[in-house]
Amino acid sequence: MKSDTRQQILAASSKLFLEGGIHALSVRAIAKQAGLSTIGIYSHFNGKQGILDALYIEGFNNVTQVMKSVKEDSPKASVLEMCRQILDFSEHSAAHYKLIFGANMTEYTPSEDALQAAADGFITLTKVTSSLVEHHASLIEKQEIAMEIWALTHGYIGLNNHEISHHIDWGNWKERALKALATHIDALAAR
Amino acid sequence: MKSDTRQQILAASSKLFLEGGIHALSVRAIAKQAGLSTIGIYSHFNGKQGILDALYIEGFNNVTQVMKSVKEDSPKASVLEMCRQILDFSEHSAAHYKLIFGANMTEYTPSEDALQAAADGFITLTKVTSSLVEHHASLIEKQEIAMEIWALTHGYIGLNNHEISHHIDWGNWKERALKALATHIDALAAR
DNA sequence: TTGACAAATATAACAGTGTTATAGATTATA
DNA sequence: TATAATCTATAACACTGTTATATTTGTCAA
Repeated sequence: MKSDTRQQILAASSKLFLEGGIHALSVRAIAKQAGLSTIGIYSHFNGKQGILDALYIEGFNNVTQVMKSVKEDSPKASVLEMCRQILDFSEHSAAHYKLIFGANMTEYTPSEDALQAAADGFITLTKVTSSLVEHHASLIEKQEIAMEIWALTHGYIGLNNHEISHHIDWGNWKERALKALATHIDALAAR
Repeated sequence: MKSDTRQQILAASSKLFLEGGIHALSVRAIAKQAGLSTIGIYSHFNGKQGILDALYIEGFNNVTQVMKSVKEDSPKASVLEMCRQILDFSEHSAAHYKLIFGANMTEYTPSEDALQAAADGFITLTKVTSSLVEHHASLIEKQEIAMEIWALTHGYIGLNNHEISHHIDWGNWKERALKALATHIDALAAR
C-alpha cells in the first residue's frame, strides 16, 4: 500500500474542505482533485467516513491546541481569552467548526478515534476553566463549570450561525459573547 | 390544482419526518407514503425546499406557541419555565429542533417565509426575557438579554446533542442548564 | 354534448451521490 | 522469471433531487 496515495487523498480532501466546506467533499471530487480514482478512498480510509473522521480529528486537535496555548494573568482572563479563541475559530475555521460541533445535525457519526479527540478537547477546556474554582473541587464540579462555559460560548456561535442573527442587531457579537461570559464567570465566583 | 394533493403530500412528509428525521425525507419516500408520484412535490411545493420550509415554519410556530403559553409569578420564574419548555422541545420534537436550529450545518437554506417564522420566535423570546429588565430599557438592551438567554439555553442543548455528552457526567442536564440560567439571570439583575 | 385547451399527474430520463464489483496494472516473493 | 499479492482504474449498482416527456383529468365555449 502506497502511503503516498493516502497523503494525496488527504491533501485533496483538505483543500476541497477548506474551500467549499463539507458539501464539497464528494468522493469523485476528492479523487479528481488527487488525480486518482475513488477506490483509494475506500482502501486507505474507511470510505467517506474515514475522510470525515480525519478532518474531525484535525478540527478538534486544532481547537484543543488553541485552548492549550492560552496564558493570561488570572483565571478569569485566561478563560475569557480561551473563549475568544474559540469564537475566532468558529469564523476562521468555519468548515472545521461546523464539522466538529455540528455533526449531530447531519448523518455523519464520528468514529471512536474521532470522539477521543473530542473528549480530549473537553478535558482541555475543563482544565482551563478549572482555574475558576478551588483546587479541591471535585471532577464533577469542574466539569459543571466547563459545561456552563461551553454552553454559553457555543450558544453564541450557534446564534451567530443562525439566520435570525441577520435580523437583529448583531453588530459586535464577539464582544457581547465575552461580556456575557464575564458576567457568568463573576456569578460563578459568587455562587 | 387539487388542494387535497397538497395536504396528502404534507401529511406524508410530516409522518416520515417525525418517524425518521430529515434524512427520511427523500422525494420518492414522500411520494410513496402519499400514494402519489413525485411531481406533485414540485408543483405543490417548491420541490424538496418547499417541504423543508413547511416543516421549518411548523417547528418555529410550535416552539413559539410554547414560549407564549408561559405564565409564572415572576419574571425570573417565567423565563426559567420558558427555557425549560425549550429544553423539553429539543427532546420531544428532536426532528423539528434539528431542522430549525441546525439548518446552517446542512445545505438547507430557509425561505423568506420560513425566516419570518424564526424572527417571530425571537421576538416572542425577547418579550418574555424583557420582563427581566426595566420597562424603559431600549430594544437593543432587551435583545441583548434575549441573546444571552438564547445562547445559554441552546448551548446546553447543543452540548446534549454532541457526542461528548456521552463521555461526561451528563446525568440531569436539564436541571443543570436551568441552574446555570438561574445563575445568569441573577447576575443580569446585578449587572 | 363534444371538442379543444389547460392543468394535473405518472413515468422516464438526467446528473449527481456513496459504495461495491470486476478488470487491469503494479509490486513483492520464491 | 513466474506466480501471487496488492493496489488501482473502471464499471455497475442503488440511491438522491430535479427536469423532461407522456398521459390523464378537468374546464369551458360552441
